[in-house]
Amino acid sequence: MTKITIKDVAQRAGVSVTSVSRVLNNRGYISDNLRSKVMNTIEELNYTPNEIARSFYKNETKSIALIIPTIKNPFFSELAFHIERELSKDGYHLYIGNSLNDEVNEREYLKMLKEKRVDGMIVGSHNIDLEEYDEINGNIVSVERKINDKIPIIESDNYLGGQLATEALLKQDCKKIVCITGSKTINAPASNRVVAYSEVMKENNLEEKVIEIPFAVTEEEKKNKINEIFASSFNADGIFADDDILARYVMNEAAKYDIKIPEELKIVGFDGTEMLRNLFPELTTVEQSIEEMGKKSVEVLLNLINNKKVENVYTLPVKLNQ
Amino acid sequence: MTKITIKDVAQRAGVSVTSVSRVLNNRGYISDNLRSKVMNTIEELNYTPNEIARSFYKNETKSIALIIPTIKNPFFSELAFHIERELSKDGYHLYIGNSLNDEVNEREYLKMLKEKRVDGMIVGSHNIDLEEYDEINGNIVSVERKINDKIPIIESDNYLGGQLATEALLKQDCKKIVCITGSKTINAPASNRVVAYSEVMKENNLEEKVIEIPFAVTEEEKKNKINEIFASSFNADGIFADDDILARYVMNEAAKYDIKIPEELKIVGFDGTEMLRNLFPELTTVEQSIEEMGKKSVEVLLNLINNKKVENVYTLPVKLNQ
DNA sequence: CGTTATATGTTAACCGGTTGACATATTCAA
DNA sequence: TTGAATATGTCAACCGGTTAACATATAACG
Repeated sequence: MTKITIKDVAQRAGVSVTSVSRVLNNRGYISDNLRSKVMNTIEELNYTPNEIARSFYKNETKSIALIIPTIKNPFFSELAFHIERELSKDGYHLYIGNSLNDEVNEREYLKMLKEKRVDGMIVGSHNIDLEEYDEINGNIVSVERKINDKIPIIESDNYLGGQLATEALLKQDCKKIVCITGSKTINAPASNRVVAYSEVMKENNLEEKVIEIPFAVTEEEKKNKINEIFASSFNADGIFADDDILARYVMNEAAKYDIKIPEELKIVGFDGTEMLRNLFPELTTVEQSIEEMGKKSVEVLLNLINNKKVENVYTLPVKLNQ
Repeated sequence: MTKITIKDVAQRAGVSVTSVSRVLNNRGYISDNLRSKVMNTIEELNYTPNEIARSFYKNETKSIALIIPTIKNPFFSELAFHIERELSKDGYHLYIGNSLNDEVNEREYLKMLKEKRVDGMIVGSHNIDLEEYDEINGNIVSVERKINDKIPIIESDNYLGGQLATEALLKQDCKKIVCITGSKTINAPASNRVVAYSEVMKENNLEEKVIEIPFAVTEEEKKNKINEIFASSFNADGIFADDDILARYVMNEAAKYDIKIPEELKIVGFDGTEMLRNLFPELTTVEQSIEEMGKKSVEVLLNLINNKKVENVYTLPVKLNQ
């Protein structure tokens, strides 16, 4: 209960504080004898170095923060998983913040970057004015979000993904293909999925129909929006949803209109999270390598922290899963 | 880039360091004039207090750690979400650790509790010898895990859940009901779901069949285990899966045997995560109040931190969703 | 007018580990 | 035997806030 400090260890082991510190940090000359004496005492006293004191002096916390819209979404929870596992290999620990696409929250988390002195941040969400990021001089990498020229971005080959998805539908003789997408902001590389869709459709002289469903609206609203597709006279025979969850909603809503899948309606999703692949092995989807995205984010961030050169953009492969 | 400290602020504002500290902490007498002078200077210099220095002195980090098997699982990601959102209201930040049900990892995270001096920990996973927890004198609460008598536990009314699920199947005239469960360790309150199943089955003089599928095995193995149910001669007409994901796997495997759902096979799941409810509105499930579990965990943990009285066990309601 | 409340400053200790500078002693190799 | 390598100790500054103690000055109040 009473706090054991390095002094207590030194005293008890009959050595100097400096020696204990040297053992703990593996610096200078230490004999095996001294080392084991110190280690035994540490064990005996159940001493745990105060990492806060160390962080304070070293000005380094071995903590990273991850800001995402919500960990509830499987894409982000899997991304978070891989990031955490990867960071832990280097002794880093991970803070998680759910911005909920709310700028107040996001600003709050950025404040933390500075206050809690995290060594770096991985951002998969942005809603505050991008200029605010310009002022930040910490180490940041961004996942699937273009923030500014200084912050490296890890993204999937979204254009290729959109192309693969659309072509897969065409190959199955779809003519009336609807593309369901999140907000088409310029800063989200995901918008390239729609760009690809549009270009492929144009090449084939087919009518485009893009439905925008912002990530931040309620699930109920998403379902309603999708329902409207079938309530309309468009008569879709193919749907490219840029998220597997939306793809599943499409299946559910289509069922309400007794539309047979895949006979009357083909669906292609996006993301290919482990969760959704396990739940719906039958869903055709464009799979992002979430694990690679997580690992790459960590790699780049650690490079930034260690003052190594990094690229501006890292584009990772996607593949069609059917 | 150069670090701005409280001294710089004091100097620039032409006041004492103590005064700046008083403004920042709202202690003692401060005039509006002084306050605004300080605030303006802080703004001007873009000063951010070093929270590490403060934590160091105060011996309090405003950080909490959450240890779970894996954030990839929707139950845990939703739990984490609610815990984080709730903690943030009180200015706490959340570390997340994926133990993967591995004792090495779990021990690692516990070490962090001590080293990084987190103010508390929420544990939804345990694999290391329970005695190890006895040595820990930090603030810990446990979710759905009985650790020891000192650590408060937040759990669902698992027994009721098992009862509701089994009875729902009986009401649909099922006679051959299989119960699929995770490891039946005594320390997991979830095992009471199986206890309830058994008792209800006994009361109705029906044959029990319990299949154990440990949480930690691969998804492929889980699917295979489920497949075996249908490959066997048991002829199940009802399945109580103590996890909605398993319930979905049951549907997928049953489909391979052309078993019609719900005509030939009724299924009841467990958890009722937002994710699964949205993906399968048609799945009957026992819904845990994950949000309440998260909020209660935080409430109890903060009470521990603030030396308030807490109960040993908090049992939260469940409801059948069909 | 004296007392009290308000307002600010000065100073220094403290939180716990790290590190550089320097001293000293032993061991070992050339 | 002498210089280098090894081994350990002493001492004190430092990281950046917080806080208690004490001094001082002005404003407010009865």
